[in-house]
Order: sequence, then structure tokens, then C-alpha cells
Amino acid sequence: MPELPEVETTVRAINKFENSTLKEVIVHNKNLRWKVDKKVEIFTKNKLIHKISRRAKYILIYLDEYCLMIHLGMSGKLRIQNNNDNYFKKHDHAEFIFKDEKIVFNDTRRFGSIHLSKNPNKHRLIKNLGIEPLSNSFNKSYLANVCKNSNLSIKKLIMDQKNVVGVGNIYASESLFLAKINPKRLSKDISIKDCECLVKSIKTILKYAIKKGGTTLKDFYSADGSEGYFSLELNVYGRDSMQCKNCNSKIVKTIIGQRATYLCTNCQS
DNA sequence: CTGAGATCCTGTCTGC
DNA sequence: TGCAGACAGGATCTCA
Repeated sequence: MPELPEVETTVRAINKFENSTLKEVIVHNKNLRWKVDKKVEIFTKNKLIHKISRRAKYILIYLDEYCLMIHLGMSGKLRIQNNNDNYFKKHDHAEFIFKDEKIVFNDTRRFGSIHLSKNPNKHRLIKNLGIEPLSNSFNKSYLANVCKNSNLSIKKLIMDQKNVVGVGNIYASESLFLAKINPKRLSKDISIKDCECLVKSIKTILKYAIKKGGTTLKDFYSADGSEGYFSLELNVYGRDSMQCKNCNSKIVKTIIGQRATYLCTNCQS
């Protein structure tokens, strides 16, 4: 998926619809990660969009009374299309129609979801989420406190959305490489110094990835069709048995919590 | 409470 | 070519 930088890139691409009127939402396939509620079509007709923003990996589209919440799951993406271009793609599950253009929700694996909520911050899927990684509250003392007493590997810990949001499988490996920390290390053994370094690394990586328009590996494109160029900057993710850009050792692939994990065992300890 | 593992779904790639 | 099996950017749920 779309991790935080990809979601942020998508939000920025559809930001131009702020202050536009959403004519209607058409759902073609309700069977996403969660069944799409009928409310999504009923209460969104001819509504002015006040604001489009992001919380964790959720795209939030604020209307008069309700807020549309969109999660892209593993393979979801939004696409801006001219209303005159009357084509469908396979796995186009929903359309958000405006005067001249529409936003199309396409999701091959259907792990994404669409909700309508009067107060998204109190929605069951959002209310228990952790802090934003790019906020000031994500700092070394916060991370040290979360790590304290945790038997989870540090990689699992930073990917757990109740601790800190937005860090997915790619950026977890990349951040740990930058911080020179072995992803298998137990969280409770991570020093305050390492916490400081890891926090900095996560912020650096995420900001830089946003700047590059996210990571396009297989099929992520921004809503305006542009590709993400962070793929070119990856140091370890997907570089199994290739040379470490830092020390020329071979990058190793391993599995942590059923997820592929890449590291340089020489640089990361 | 914590942590491990299965699970939802489709497409693509690898190896026999 | 065909086909089985592994794997893919997420995150919830169940169970021990």
C-alpha cells in the first residue's frame, strides 16, 4: 500500500476539489474490506467539500455534516478522470462525481474501505490510532516510553498503528537502516539514544518520500497519474542480495511478523 | 493485558 | 505453456 507518503501524495493531488460541490457518490462494489454503508451514497449528494485532509492512512473529505473516510488498503488508489472520458478500469469500485471531473476509487485486492462519519476522530477505526510521525509529539521520549517493557521487535512496534501511524513495511525497513538498528531487536532493549536516532530517521524518510511523490513499486500512482520517485531512493527494501549502498555487504531478506524485511547485517546491529 | 498467526482478495512471478 | 505455490505496500480478529 500506500503508506503515509503515498496517502499524503494522493491527498495533495485531490486537494483541488476543496470548495467544489460533490454531485454524487456512486458505489459499484460494496464488498470492500468492510461493506460500504448505503449512507455513503445517500448523504453525499450535492454537498460542498470544505476540507480534504489526512489522518494516519485515512483520506478525510469533509462535507457539510458528514465526512467521507477513505482507506486505500494494500492496492487502493484514487484517479482523477474527466467526465467525458467515459471508460472504466477493472476494479473501479466507486466514483466521486463533480461538475467536470470525477475521482475514481480503484482497488484490486479490496482491502481498502470507504466510510461516512459525522465525527471521524471518534470513528472506531480512527479513535485508537497513535500519534502522527511528523508531529512534535513523536519524539525520543515518546518512543522510549512505548518501547519500554515491549517484547515486540522494534520493526513490529513502529509498524503498529496504535503506537505511531503511517509507517508501513517499506518505510519501516528504510528507517531502521538509516538509524542503523537491526529490525529484529527487542523494543525493550532499544536505548534512548537509538530512539532519538530512529525518530529522526522516520521523519527524514517520510518527509523525503513525500517530496518525491511516494514510492511506486508495482502500481501506485498519484491521483493525477504521476509516478512516485522514492523507489529510486530505496536503500534496502526489495534489494535482497544486492550491495549495501553504505558498506557493499549483501542486503539480507528475512521475515518478521509474516512481512518481508530487508536489512544490512553489517550496518545494522 | 500481550503477542503470534490466520485471514480477507486478486494478480504476478517463479519453479517444476 | 500449464499449473501449483509463494508473495505483495494493511490491519483486524481470534486464540493461547
